[in-house]
Amino acid sequence: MSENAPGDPKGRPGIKAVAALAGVGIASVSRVLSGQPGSSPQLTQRVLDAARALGYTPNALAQGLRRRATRSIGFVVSDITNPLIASIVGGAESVLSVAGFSVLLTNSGGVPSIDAERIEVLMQRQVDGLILLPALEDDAATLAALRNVKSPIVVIDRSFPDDIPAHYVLSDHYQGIGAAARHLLESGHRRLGLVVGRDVRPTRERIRAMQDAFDSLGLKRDLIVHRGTLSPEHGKAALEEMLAQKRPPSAIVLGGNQLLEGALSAVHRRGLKLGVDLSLVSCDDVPLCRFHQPAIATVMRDASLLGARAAQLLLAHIEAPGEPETVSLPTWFELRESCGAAPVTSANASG
Amino acid sequence: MSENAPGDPKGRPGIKAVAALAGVGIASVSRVLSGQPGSSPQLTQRVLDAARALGYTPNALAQGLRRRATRSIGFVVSDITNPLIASIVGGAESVLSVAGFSVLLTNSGGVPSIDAERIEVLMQRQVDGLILLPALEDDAATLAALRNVKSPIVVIDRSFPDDIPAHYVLSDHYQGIGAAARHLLESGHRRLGLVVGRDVRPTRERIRAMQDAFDSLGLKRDLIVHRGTLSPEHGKAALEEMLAQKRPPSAIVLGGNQLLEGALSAVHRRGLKLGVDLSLVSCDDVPLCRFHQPAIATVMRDASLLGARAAQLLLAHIEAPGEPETVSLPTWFELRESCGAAPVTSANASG
DNA sequence: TTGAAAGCGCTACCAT
DNA sequence: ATGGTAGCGCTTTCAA
Repeated sequence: MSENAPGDPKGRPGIKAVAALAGVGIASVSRVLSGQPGSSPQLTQRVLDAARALGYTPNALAQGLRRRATRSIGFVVSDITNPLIASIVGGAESVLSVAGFSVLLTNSGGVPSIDAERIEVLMQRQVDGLILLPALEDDAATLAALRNVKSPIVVIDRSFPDDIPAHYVLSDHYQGIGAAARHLLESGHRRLGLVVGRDVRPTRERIRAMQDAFDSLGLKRDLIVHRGTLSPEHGKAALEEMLAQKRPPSAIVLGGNQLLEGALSAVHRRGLKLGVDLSLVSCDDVPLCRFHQPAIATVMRDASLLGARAAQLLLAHIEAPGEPETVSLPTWFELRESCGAAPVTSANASG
Repeated sequence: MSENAPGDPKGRPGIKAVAALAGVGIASVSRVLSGQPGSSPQLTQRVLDAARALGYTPNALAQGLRRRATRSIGFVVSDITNPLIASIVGGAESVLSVAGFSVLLTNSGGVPSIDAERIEVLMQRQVDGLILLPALEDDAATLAALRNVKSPIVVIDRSFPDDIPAHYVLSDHYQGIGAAARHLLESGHRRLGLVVGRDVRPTRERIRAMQDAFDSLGLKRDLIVHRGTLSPEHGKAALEEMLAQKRPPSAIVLGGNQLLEGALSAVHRRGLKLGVDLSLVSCDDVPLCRFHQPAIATVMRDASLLGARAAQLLLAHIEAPGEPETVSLPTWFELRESCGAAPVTSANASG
């Protein structure tokens, strides 16, 4: 007489319905469908048939509650609209979904307080791990939220204080920017500009790489660093300001793909010819870099891989928690026509 | 003696712990924290204090199981890497998160079988609704999966058979493409090219708009349609092929932002001057459109709004299920230098 | 106003 | 090999 078993909210059959139809115990249904051994072929078949007949699908909420694991992860990004970040998310998602994990995506829009709040929400939802790509590294609320997280955390391209037990997947910006800077110096440029965003790891690495490039070639450090946000507006303002100086840099490196649009506005407005009047290097290859004329030299990296490795690292530590790990991924300089020899001006006069 | 109450997997306190600390019943804790009326100020205070002291956070899994609602939605996209789609997701996410909903994002990579599978997964996870932006409109497995969905579904820029009870948020491609086509015809072009992707609603609307443009100006329809995928490769192939014809079109419209890169390759390879030798219109404004020289005329739309409206529509129908609804959002033509008068050739000879 | 208890759908333990 | 049952953390009657 137990032929009723509504199941889910929306009227989907539950495990009881399957058990009833198959004429077996509910525990057996669970065992069979979870692929656990120790069921006779007959029983297995009956369960499978009943499940198929009913279109039964386990309720992941109940499973998660019971198993204390949801096979879901939280992904916190500052701006999904940034093509670089979208690619990172894409790379991670494909690894995770293949592993049977779902991704809870949240976009903080670069507002730190939102980061913190979203981390709380994700923990309430019992995600098994977290991947973070936040705007800042030192937001107190975010760090506090992170300290309460008991699950593995993987941070991409950012660096948190040591007391945050996170794993890292970092781009080796030093390498690519260093190569770019050395190329510029070897082309005769003596005064370089660098436009960067907030004070996060990539910014620090880029500055260091630029400075070291001067050192490594035995040149006097002559670097103008313009800090701001990684927005087109900042790109434009930074270039306007640098180029308006009495002794403007003859080559400029942009530390973020969103800066390029603004930078190009400024360049066009002034009627400068890239590769001739000014050499320009951008970061992170976007279509605009390749199809601009002249093409924009770029410090490249594989964004999708960044996400994929982050996902792998996270999965590994969800499986078997372990010591903090750091993965470093390469960046490299791709020379294009936007870089040319330094114009012979006072700033680049042989000294 | 019931001072133990482990709570969560990762040792987070549960509702029992709060009840114990506050010296009240577990039901009261639930009532207070859910903001339900009918608790004395004292009790309320004690519960709040205890919850704060313990850093208590409700387990969303248990809540969802009990309430039969998760305040989460599933978002299925074909390619998160496409900046247009990323913006749509961003627009939706911000509306949803403000409403307290989380987003389960899955990326099918354009493989229909994956769409179907992911929809199943999302339903297992008991999402309260679905937003879809699939590659195809007629994949049998996807449609079958959708028919089993009991929650509201919002489809963006696609059109499913009537038996799928979905709501729609559609871009009015007809309008923008029509304006572009009329502009081209009025500039003297008589033979137009159109590059489109698979047979989905935007593709059909674009073709129809182009054809109608000829009609509305009393001109003979002279349109070459090139179908393929919305990839850069297809963009290049399509242009190569069209331009190699004995009587090539003097103006070409690209029905997707990813086509542009390939199209530009072809144009550059042939040494054509856009706006002079060939007029070109693209769809969906990306930085490349604006910063290419000459700038590429574009049929624009507000991607973020598309996502936001989809989210609003979904939330409305989660709150109060209702009749199928369709929202239409505008597109418009932005003229830029890539469009010029038709060259005087046999193809455009006055007739 | 408050709390005990049932039960959401499932897994895992423990009998049988 | 199989199934009954406890219980995951919570909400929601229902009684007190």
